[in-house]
This record gives sequence, structure tokens and C-alpha cells, in this order.
Amino acid sequence: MKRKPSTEATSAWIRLMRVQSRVLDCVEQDLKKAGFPPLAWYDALLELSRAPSGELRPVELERQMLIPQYSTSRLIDRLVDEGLASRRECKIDKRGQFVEITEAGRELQKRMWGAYSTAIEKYVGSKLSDADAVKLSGLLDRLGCSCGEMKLPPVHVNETTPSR
Amino acid sequence: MKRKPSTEATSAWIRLMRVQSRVLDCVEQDLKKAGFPPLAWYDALLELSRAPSGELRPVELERQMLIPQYSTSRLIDRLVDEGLASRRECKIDKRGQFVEITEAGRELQKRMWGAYSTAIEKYVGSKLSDADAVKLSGLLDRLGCSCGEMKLPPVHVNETTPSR
DNA sequence: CCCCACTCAATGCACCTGCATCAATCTTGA
DNA sequence: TCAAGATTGATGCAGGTGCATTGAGTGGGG
Repeated sequence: MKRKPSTEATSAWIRLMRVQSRVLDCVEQDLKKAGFPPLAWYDALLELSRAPSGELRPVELERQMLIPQYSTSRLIDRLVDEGLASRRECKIDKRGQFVEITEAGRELQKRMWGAYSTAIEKYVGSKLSDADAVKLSGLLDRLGCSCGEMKLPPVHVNETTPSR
Repeated sequence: MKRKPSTEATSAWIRLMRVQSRVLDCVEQDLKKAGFPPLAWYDALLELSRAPSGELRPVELERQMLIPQYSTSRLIDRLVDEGLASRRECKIDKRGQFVEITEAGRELQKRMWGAYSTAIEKYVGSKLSDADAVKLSGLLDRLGCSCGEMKLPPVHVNETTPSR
């Protein structure tokens, strides 16, 4: 049976969608106007720069960034094309590889953070007290958890097997 | 000068991005699994169905939905292709046109609301009390206002004109 | 009246995304 | 040991999006 959402919940949903897309747009525009690539590049470079010895398996990056596998693959393509990262083969698992951030990559990540942090302050920080930012984070966190099916291994349950 | 955002603000920003994309994804997936088109179609159909006599100028729709002009144009194309709306010429302004929702469009909008509202309840309503939903809306609203340049008419201020 | 600036809408192009699938390799278990 | 299945990463294709431009139409000042 389907309980309907309250008007309060619906209204929160609508605001979440609209405000996020507006704010994201603003930030992306500021970055673009400053001559920087999209935010996704920043995220990837940040993850790589944080990783021990600056390299990760694509599959790790994928999990960190919560984006699909093919998306990761192509993002890495672009980073490599621009000389911001390089692929290294993985000795122990020849299917896999390592992606390593280059000096140029590290440098771009740092320069982007300048513009990025300014934009965050402009569009978020300056609109909210720290206490309110904490409240907002808390409320959002309540929505975030167990949203997807929490990675139920998609075993074939259609057989008569007692389902795990 | 660039004040840096507090860690609280940054954390709120990150959660806003991540939670929104996760929740939106879940809702879109549920709709898709139920055999429905994307949410943008619903939004457009809803705006049209609300409009007096079920029709709007594309430019109105654009303003309601906060999406760019070309995006509206192509969305209308798709709705028309599927028989959910139709274009009518505008007598008084021959550049323009009216977009009118069809019976099929109204019906689809209603059927989608069934699945849509269920999803909102599942991913938002059930996670938050009404009071918390109101708090969340309030905090988000503070971010939403005057995010863009608030439609400053882009006059050519580069001349020596005293800028309005 | 006519020209110029503006508005409304469509579209060509490049790029990006999702989906399905592939090939290569690893792992498991009979 | 070897076949079946799982995992890693790439890619062809279809469709969506942003950007810039076009083209038609309007309207106001000279």
C-alpha cells in the first residue's frame, strides 16, 4: 500500500532538487568562467592526490566517487589525455591497472581548490551560519542512508535455493 | 578577497550534492522501473495541466521549469512526438506558439503522480518528520535565493553610460 | 516607412551519459 | 586441473545537454 507523502515532505523534496541544481550550476559556472574543467575532474584529482603514492585502481575511484564504471573509465581517459594522470599496468592483476596523478594533476587540483572554495563560500558559507550548516548536514544525512538497495548482491534468487 | 568556507559549510555543500544525486537517482529509477518517462516530462506536463486551458508559451514553461531555452524546445519536441502535447500557432505573435497538453498528457501526468508520490514518500517522507521536513525546506530556501545574478539585464555597461 | 535592435524558437555541432556488451583475466569448486 | 562464473575495464550506440548561431517576427525611433 502506498502512503502519500505529506505536503511538508513534498515541499522539502522540491526544494532539495531546485536548490541543489541552482547552486551546483552557479558553482560550475564560476569554475568554468575561471577557465577550469568540470567539478568531476576536481573530485577525481582530489581522490587520487589523497591516495597513498597518488594512485588508485579505477574500481576504487569508482567507489569513492559513486559514479558508474563506464563513467570512471571515460573520465580517466580525459584526465590522461590532458596529462593530469597516467595509467600504469597492475602487475598482480593483469585485468586491472593503476591510475596515477601527475604533477600537473596535483597542481591543477590545488589551483581549482582556490576557485572552488571561493564559490562554496559565496553560495553556501555566506548564506548559512556554521550552526545552520551543521543542521542542514544532519537533515541531509538522514536522507542519504540506505537510499539504494544497499548493494544486495544480485544473486539469482529465482531458483529454489533458500536465497543465501 | 576570498574568505574560505568553514568546514561546516563545505561539509553541508558536499552532502547537498551527494544526497541530492542519490535521492534523485532512486526516484528516477523507480519511475523508470514502473515504465514511466523521466521526471522532466512530469514537470512539464504538470505545468501545462495547471495552466489555464492547458496551454503555455514555451517561454513561460522555460521560466517555470528553470531550464534553458533550447532544452525546453527539445522537451516539447519529445512530448509532441509522444502525443502528450501539441503545438498551436499563436495568432497575435507569429514568432511564438502555444503548447497544449493533450488528454493523453493529462492522463500520463496523473498516472505518474502515483508512482512519483510513492517514491517521494519512500525516499523523503518516511525519513523525516514533518517538522524536520519544514526545517530542511527552510535551510534550503536560504541557499536558493539570489543565487544567480538575479536577472540583471545584461545591458552593455562597457560604454561610458552611467550604467542605468 | 524603414532600419535596427530585440524576442521567440529551432538546430548543427561537440561532447557527455546510460545501457548493453565484450574481451581479458582471475577465482572457485568439483 | 579445468570449466563456470565473477570481476575489471573498454566501447558502440542511442539519446541528452550546452553553446553558438540562425531565422522569423515584432516594435520603436528617426
